[in-house]
Amino acid sequence: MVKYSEADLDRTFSALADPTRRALLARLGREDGVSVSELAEPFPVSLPAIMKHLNVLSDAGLIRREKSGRTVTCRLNAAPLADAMAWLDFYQRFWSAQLDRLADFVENEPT
Amino acid sequence: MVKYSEADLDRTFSALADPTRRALLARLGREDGVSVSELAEPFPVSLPAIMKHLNVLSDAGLIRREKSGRTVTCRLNAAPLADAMAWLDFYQRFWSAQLDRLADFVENEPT
DNA sequence: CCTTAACTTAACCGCATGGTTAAGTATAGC
DNA sequence: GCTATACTTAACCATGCGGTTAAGTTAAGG
Repeated sequence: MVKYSEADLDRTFSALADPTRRALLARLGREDGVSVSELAEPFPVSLPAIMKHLNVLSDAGLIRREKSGRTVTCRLNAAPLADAMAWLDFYQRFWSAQLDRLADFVENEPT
Repeated sequence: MVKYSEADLDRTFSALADPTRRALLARLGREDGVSVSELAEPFPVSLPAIMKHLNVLSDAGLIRREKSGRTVTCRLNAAPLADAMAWLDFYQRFWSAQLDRLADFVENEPT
Protein backbone atom coordinates (compact mmCIF):
# COMPACT_ATOMS: atom_id res chain seq x y z
CA MET A 1 0.00 0.00 0.00
CA VAL A 2 2.52 2.54 1.15
CA LYS A 3 5.56 2.15 -1.04
CA TYR A 4 8.24 4.10 0.75
CA SER A 5 11.45 4.26 -1.23
CA GLU A 6 14.53 4.90 0.87
CA ALA A 7 15.49 7.95 -1.17
CA ASP A 8 12.04 9.48 -0.72
CA LEU A 9 12.21 8.97 3.04
CA ASP A 10 15.68 10.55 3.03
CA ARG A 11 14.36 13.63 1.29
CA THR A 12 11.24 13.84 3.44
CA PHE A 13 12.99 13.47 6.79
CA SER A 14 15.86 15.76 5.91
CA ALA A 15 13.40 18.38 4.64
CA LEU A 16 11.71 18.19 8.04
CA ALA A 17 15.01 18.42 9.93
CA ASP A 18 15.19 22.21 9.65
CA PRO A 19 13.12 24.51 11.89
CA THR A 20 12.71 27.18 9.20
CA ARG A 21 11.31 24.59 6.83
CA ARG A 22 8.96 23.22 9.47
CA ALA A 23 7.79 26.78 10.15
CA LEU A 24 7.14 27.29 6.44
CA LEU A 25 5.06 24.12 6.35
CA ALA A 26 3.23 25.23 9.50
CA ARG A 27 2.35 28.53 7.84
CA LEU A 28 1.05 26.72 4.77
CA GLY A 29 -0.95 24.42 7.03
CA ARG A 30 -2.69 27.39 8.64
CA GLU A 31 -3.11 29.39 5.46
CA ASP A 32 -3.41 27.73 2.08
CA GLY A 33 -1.83 29.44 -0.95
CA VAL A 34 0.80 31.93 0.17
CA SER A 35 3.19 33.86 -2.08
CA VAL A 36 6.96 33.44 -1.78
CA SER A 37 7.50 36.96 -0.44
CA GLU A 38 4.68 36.63 2.09
CA LEU A 39 6.20 33.35 3.24
CA ALA A 40 9.64 34.90 3.56
CA GLU A 41 8.53 38.05 5.37
CA PRO A 42 8.44 36.77 9.00
CA PHE A 43 11.92 35.22 8.83
CA PRO A 44 15.14 37.07 9.71
CA VAL A 45 16.94 35.66 6.65
CA SER A 46 17.26 36.80 3.06
CA LEU A 47 14.85 35.88 0.29
CA PRO A 48 17.38 33.65 -1.50
CA ALA A 49 17.79 31.65 1.72
CA ILE A 50 14.02 31.08 1.80
CA MET A 51 14.14 30.18 -1.90
CA LYS A 52 16.57 27.38 -1.12
CA HIS A 53 14.31 26.07 1.63
CA LEU A 54 11.35 26.15 -0.74
CA ASN A 55 13.41 24.23 -3.30
CA VAL A 56 14.21 21.56 -0.71
CA LEU A 57 10.53 21.34 0.22
CA SER A 58 9.37 20.97 -3.37
CA ASP A 59 12.11 18.45 -4.17
CA ALA A 60 10.69 16.44 -1.28
CA GLY A 61 7.23 16.90 -2.77
CA LEU A 62 5.98 18.66 0.36
CA ILE A 63 4.85 21.82 -1.42
CA ARG A 64 3.60 22.80 -4.85
CA ARG A 65 4.37 26.13 -6.52
CA GLU A 66 2.18 27.77 -9.09
CA LYS A 67 3.19 30.89 -10.97
CA SER A 68 0.59 33.40 -12.01
CA GLY A 69 1.83 36.69 -13.33
CA ARG A 70 4.88 37.63 -11.36
CA THR A 71 3.82 36.08 -8.06
CA VAL A 72 4.32 32.43 -7.12
CA THR A 73 1.78 30.80 -4.86
CA CYS A 74 2.82 27.90 -2.62
CA ARG A 75 0.59 25.27 -1.14
CA LEU A 76 1.12 22.33 1.12
CA ASN A 77 1.22 18.83 -0.34
CA ALA A 78 1.26 16.53 2.66
CA ALA A 79 1.16 13.22 0.78
CA PRO A 80 4.85 12.30 1.36
CA LEU A 81 4.28 12.74 5.09
CA ALA A 82 1.98 9.74 5.01
CA ASP A 83 4.96 7.56 4.08
CA ALA A 84 7.04 9.05 6.87
CA MET A 85 4.20 8.44 9.30
CA ALA A 86 3.90 4.85 8.10
CA TRP A 87 7.60 4.30 8.70
CA LEU A 88 7.45 5.79 12.17
CA ASP A 89 4.32 3.88 13.00
CA PHE A 90 6.12 0.61 13.60
CA TYR A 91 8.49 2.17 16.12
CA GLN A 92 5.66 4.05 17.71
CA ARG A 93 4.12 0.60 18.31
CA PHE A 94 7.42 -0.68 19.66
CA TRP A 95 7.47 2.26 22.02
CA SER A 96 3.90 1.55 23.14
CA ALA A 97 4.94 -2.06 23.72
CA GLN A 98 7.81 -0.82 25.86
CA LEU A 99 5.38 1.27 27.91
CA ASP A 100 3.00 -1.68 28.21
CA ARG A 101 5.84 -3.84 29.47
CA LEU A 102 6.79 -1.16 31.95
CA ALA A 103 3.17 -0.91 33.08
CA ASP A 104 3.04 -4.68 33.56
CA PHE A 105 6.27 -4.57 35.47
CA VAL A 106 5.06 -1.82 37.77
CA GLU A 107 1.72 -3.53 38.23
CA ASN A 108 3.14 -6.97 39.02
CA GLU A 109 6.01 -5.70 41.10
CA PRO A 110 5.72 -6.72 44.73
CA THR A 111 5.92 -3.70 47.08
CA MET B 1 1.18 17.09 26.66
CA VAL B 2 3.79 16.57 24.02
CA LYS B 3 6.39 19.24 24.50
CA TYR B 4 8.38 19.18 21.31
CA SER B 5 11.31 21.55 21.42
CA GLU B 6 12.49 22.66 18.01
CA ALA B 7 16.02 21.45 18.67
CA ASP B 8 14.79 17.99 19.66
CA LEU B 9 12.74 17.73 16.48
CA ASP B 10 15.78 18.84 14.48
CA ARG B 11 17.86 16.06 16.01
CA THR B 12 15.14 13.45 15.64
CA PHE B 13 14.29 14.19 12.01
CA SER B 14 17.88 14.55 10.91
CA ALA B 15 18.77 11.29 12.67
CA LEU B 16 16.00 9.64 10.63
CA ALA B 17 17.15 11.24 7.37
CA ASP B 18 19.87 8.64 6.75
CA PRO B 19 19.08 5.16 5.40
CA THR B 20 21.88 3.49 7.34
CA ARG B 21 20.54 4.95 10.57
CA ARG B 22 17.00 3.89 9.75
CA ALA B 23 18.32 0.39 9.03
CA LEU B 24 20.09 0.34 12.40
CA LEU B 25 16.85 1.30 14.13
CA ALA B 26 14.99 -1.34 12.12
CA ARG B 27 17.46 -3.97 13.29
CA LEU B 28 17.01 -2.89 16.90
CA GLY B 29 13.25 -2.98 16.41
CA ARG B 30 13.41 -6.61 15.30
CA GLU B 31 16.04 -7.69 17.80
CA ASP B 32 16.44 -5.98 21.15
CA GLY B 33 19.92 -5.57 22.60
CA VAL B 34 22.55 -5.91 19.87
CA SER B 35 26.29 -5.28 20.23
CA VAL B 36 28.04 -2.57 18.22
CA SER B 37 30.02 -5.04 16.10
CA GLU B 38 26.94 -7.17 15.41
CA LEU B 39 25.10 -4.03 14.36
CA ALA B 40 27.94 -2.98 12.08
CA GLU B 41 28.47 -6.36 10.46
CA PRO B 42 25.80 -6.25 7.69
CA PHE B 43 26.87 -2.83 6.44
CA PRO B 44 29.50 -2.23 3.76
CA VAL B 45 31.11 0.60 5.73
CA SER B 46 33.80 0.73 8.39
CA LEU B 47 33.18 0.41 12.11
CA PRO B 48 34.03 4.06 12.82
CA ALA B 49 31.38 5.12 10.31
CA ILE B 50 28.81 3.04 12.21
CA MET B 51 30.09 4.54 15.47
CA LYS B 52 29.27 8.01 14.15
CA HIS B 53 25.77 6.90 13.21
CA LEU B 54 25.28 5.40 16.67
CA ASN B 55 26.44 8.66 18.22
CA VAL B 56 23.90 10.59 16.17
CA LEU B 57 21.18 8.15 17.22
CA SER B 58 22.01 8.39 20.90
CA ASP B 59 22.34 12.18 20.75
CA ALA B 60 18.79 12.14 19.40
CA GLY B 61 17.81 9.83 22.26
CA LEU B 62 16.72 7.10 19.86
CA ILE B 63 19.01 4.43 21.27
CA ARG B 64 20.60 3.60 24.62
CA ARG B 65 24.05 2.05 24.97
CA GLU B 66 25.12 -0.07 27.91
CA LYS B 67 28.66 -1.27 28.37
CA SER B 68 29.36 -4.60 29.99
CA GLY B 69 32.89 -5.89 29.84
CA ARG B 70 34.28 -4.93 26.49
CA THR B 71 31.04 -5.23 24.52
CA VAL B 72 28.47 -2.46 24.22
CA THR B 73 24.83 -3.40 23.89
CA CYS B 74 22.43 -1.08 22.06
CA ARG B 75 18.69 -0.94 22.44
CA LEU B 76 15.96 1.09 20.83
CA ASN B 77 14.40 3.99 22.71
CA ALA B 78 11.49 5.10 20.60
CA ALA B 79 10.17 7.83 22.92
CA PRO B 80 11.41 10.80 20.83
CA LEU B 81 9.56 9.36 17.84
CA ALA B 82 6.31 10.09 19.62
CA ASP B 83 7.09 13.80 19.39
CA ALA B 84 7.91 13.50 15.72
CA MET B 85 4.67 11.62 15.15
CA ALA B 86 2.75 14.29 17.04
CA TRP B 87 4.26 16.99 14.86
CA LEU B 88 3.45 15.11 11.66
CA ASP B 89 -0.03 14.30 12.84
CA PHE B 90 -1.39 17.74 12.08
CA TYR B 91 -0.21 17.60 8.49
CA GLN B 92 -1.43 14.05 8.14
CA ARG B 93 -4.86 15.49 9.03
CA PHE B 94 -4.38 18.27 6.49
CA TRP B 95 -3.56 15.64 3.91
CA SER B 96 -6.70 13.66 4.76
CA ALA B 97 -8.68 16.86 4.39
CA GLN B 98 -7.12 17.37 0.95
CA LEU B 99 -8.19 13.86 -0.04
CA ASP B 100 -11.68 14.50 1.26
CA ARG B 101 -11.89 17.68 -0.78
CA LEU B 102 -10.66 15.78 -3.84
CA ALA B 103 -13.27 13.10 -3.23
CA ASP B 104 -15.97 15.76 -2.99
CA PHE B 105 -14.71 17.37 -6.16
CA VAL B 106 -14.74 14.12 -8.11
CA GLU B 107 -18.13 13.23 -6.74
CA ASN B 108 -19.76 16.56 -7.54
CA GLU B 109 -18.02 17.05 -10.88
CA PRO B 110 -20.45 16.97 -13.80
CA THR B 111 -19.36 14.41 -16.43
C1' DC C 1 52.31 -10.67 30.90
C1' DC C 2 51.08 -10.72 26.05
C1' DT C 3 47.81 -10.84 22.60
C1' DT C 4 43.61 -10.54 20.61
C1' DA C 5 39.04 -8.64 20.47
C1' DA C 6 35.74 -4.84 20.96
C1' DC C 7 35.26 -0.43 20.81
C1' DT C 8 36.74 4.55 20.65
C1' DT C 9 39.17 8.70 19.12
C1' DA C 10 41.81 11.48 15.92
C1' DA C 11 42.91 13.40 11.64
C1' DC C 12 41.74 14.01 7.31
C1' DC C 13 38.80 14.42 2.77
C1' DG C 14 35.10 15.57 -0.51
C1' DC C 15 30.66 17.17 -0.83
C1' DA C 16 26.23 19.06 0.77
C1' DT C 17 23.89 22.71 3.44
C1' DG C 18 22.48 27.20 5.02
C1' DG C 19 23.65 31.50 4.76
C1' DT C 20 25.30 35.84 2.31
C1' DT C 21 25.48 39.70 -1.57
C1' DA C 22 25.01 40.90 -6.23
C1' DA C 23 23.25 40.41 -10.65
C1' DG C 24 19.49 38.69 -13.78
C1' DT C 25 14.67 37.90 -15.54
C1' DA C 26 9.96 38.87 -16.14
C1' DT C 27 5.54 41.03 -15.34
C1' DA C 28 2.54 45.11 -13.73
C1' DG C 29 1.56 49.81 -13.82
C1' DC C 30 2.15 54.55 -15.09
C1' DG D 1 9.08 52.37 -22.87
C1' DC D 2 10.59 53.04 -18.11
C1' DT D 3 10.47 51.60 -13.52
C1' DA D 4 9.35 49.14 -9.68
C1' DT D 5 8.02 44.56 -7.96
C1' DA D 6 8.51 39.64 -7.41
C1' DC D 7 11.16 36.18 -7.92
C1' DT D 8 15.36 33.56 -9.55
C1' DT D 9 20.23 32.48 -10.32
C1' DA D 10 25.12 32.87 -9.50
C1' DA D 11 29.13 33.04 -6.84
C1' DC D 12 31.00 32.66 -2.73
C1' DC D 13 31.85 31.24 2.29
C1' DA D 14 31.84 28.65 6.70
C1' DT D 15 30.23 24.69 8.82
C1' DG D 16 28.69 19.97 9.20
C1' DC D 17 28.21 15.24 7.45
C1' DG D 18 29.48 10.65 5.97
C1' DG D 19 33.11 8.33 4.83
C1' DT D 20 38.10 6.81 5.23
C1' DT D 21 42.67 4.99 7.65
C1' DA D 22 45.48 4.87 11.60
C1' DA D 23 46.32 4.97 16.33
C1' DG D 24 44.56 4.45 21.19
C1' DT D 25 41.98 2.26 25.07
C1' DT D 26 40.11 -1.48 27.74
C1' DA D 27 38.91 -6.11 28.92
C1' DA D 28 39.27 -11.34 28.07
C1' DG D 29 41.93 -15.49 27.49
C1' DG D 30 45.98 -18.45 27.30
